[in-house]
Amino acid sequence: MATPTTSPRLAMLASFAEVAKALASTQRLDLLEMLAQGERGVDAVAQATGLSVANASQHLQHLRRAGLVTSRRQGVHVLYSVSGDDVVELIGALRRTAERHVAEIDRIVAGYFDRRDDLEPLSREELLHRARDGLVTVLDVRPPEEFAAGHVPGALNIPLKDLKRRLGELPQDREVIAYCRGPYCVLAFEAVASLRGKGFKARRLEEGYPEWKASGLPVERGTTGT
Amino acid sequence: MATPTTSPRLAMLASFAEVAKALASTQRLDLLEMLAQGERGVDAVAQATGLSVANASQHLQHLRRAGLVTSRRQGVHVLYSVSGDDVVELIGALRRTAERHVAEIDRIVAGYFDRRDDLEPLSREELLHRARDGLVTVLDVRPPEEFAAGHVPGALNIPLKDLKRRLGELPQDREVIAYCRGPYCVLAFEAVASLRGKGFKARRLEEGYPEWKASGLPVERGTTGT
DNA sequence: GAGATGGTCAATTGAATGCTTGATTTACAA
DNA sequence: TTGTAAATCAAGCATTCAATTGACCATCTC
Repeated sequence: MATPTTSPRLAMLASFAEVAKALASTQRLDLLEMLAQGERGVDAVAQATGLSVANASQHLQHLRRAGLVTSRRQGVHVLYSVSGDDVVELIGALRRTAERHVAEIDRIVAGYFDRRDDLEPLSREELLHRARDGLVTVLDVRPPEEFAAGHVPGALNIPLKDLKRRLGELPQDREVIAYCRGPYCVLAFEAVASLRGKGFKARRLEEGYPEWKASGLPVERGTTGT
Repeated sequence: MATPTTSPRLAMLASFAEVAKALASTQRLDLLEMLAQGERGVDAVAQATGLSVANASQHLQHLRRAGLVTSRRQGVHVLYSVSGDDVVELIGALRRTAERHVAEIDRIVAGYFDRRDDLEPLSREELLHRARDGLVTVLDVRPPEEFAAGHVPGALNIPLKDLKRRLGELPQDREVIAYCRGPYCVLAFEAVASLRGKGFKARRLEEGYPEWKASGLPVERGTTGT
């Protein structure tokens, strides 16, 4: 008597569950994070994730049915991309809850990322201030294609694998702030470690490019610097 | 070569997927929304949702394994509750993304909630200001047990089914702001409709009690007013 | 057109889920 | 102790889901 369990409410919940189902797969989360870097073709994401093309295609369609990605045809390619900043935010909320409550994650982080001796990473707001005052060099260590698809304004692009070779491009008197694909992308971790080994003052940006973009901060495109 | 697909990263994504899986069920979302109102026993939620006790128990354990709820034993009862405000935020993010991208939802909302001729609902911040200035009466139309478990400070509790009978308790010169369990809870919708029919000036709070609490605003407990 | 490339579709397999039923554990009360 | 209510566990069945395979479209180039 006290609870008028309405059917339309359950219908709404069912719709929410559909979206959650789309997120409930390691592979699809992998695809989503990749698409959060920028628009990609099926073949490209299949190769990058190690999935078969057919399998990747089906996962992408699953994501599209849930409204998390959109696709457009360009010639012979079908390009997928995340359907909005809210999707990146949703994944962020998922990540934060998982971090807070899943013990397994602490184990992985402690064992691999070894954050303990990492200086506090910089937040987006802090980076904005310091970059505006010319106090830091912003370094994007992702591959050039991803850099070209969008990056933090004024960032210098040196992919991690070229870093040792191109150290000369970095001014030595300013702190270097490195970022890559997201909070668990190892590229920036390794870049910071490598730079410190060479005597640079270096820190990580707390999160990656997708989060920067999703939070509404300005981005720059093109200017492939390799 | 360009993509060092690290195994620990996939392990993290697998953990995220586990959390998403826990959300990927209409029944579990229903349970979660109920627990977001306050602590409950297995039997209580089973009855309220129409699930069998064994089934509810298993769903609750699934949620607990994912870290979304916690449980404690009190005598012969096992009480479950959501494990943190971030869980409510996660569900909110899920809801917003679904609203924005799933066509099905527009259909349900348009057909049932009939929001079109609903005055703009009030946001939490607006309500805070107006309540502070004594401009509005805050009305909680949930059942007294849920009210007792926590409510907006200063709110008056009149369950929807008693509303007609107890209209006299509401001052007629001030606008009434009604809220209930969440953005898609019908109780507040119906209360507002009913109140307007009786000549009151009435509006809905945009969201419900769990969102109020999760956003860090003050809450009041006890004071069961029936 | 013919051929080639990029994606999708459809059918199949094995694994994982959801719900039911009945047995079992736990805490309390007589 | 014995009994009882609350919750969990375990087994079983039907459904759904993920990945593979091979066939099938769509678009561009020649």
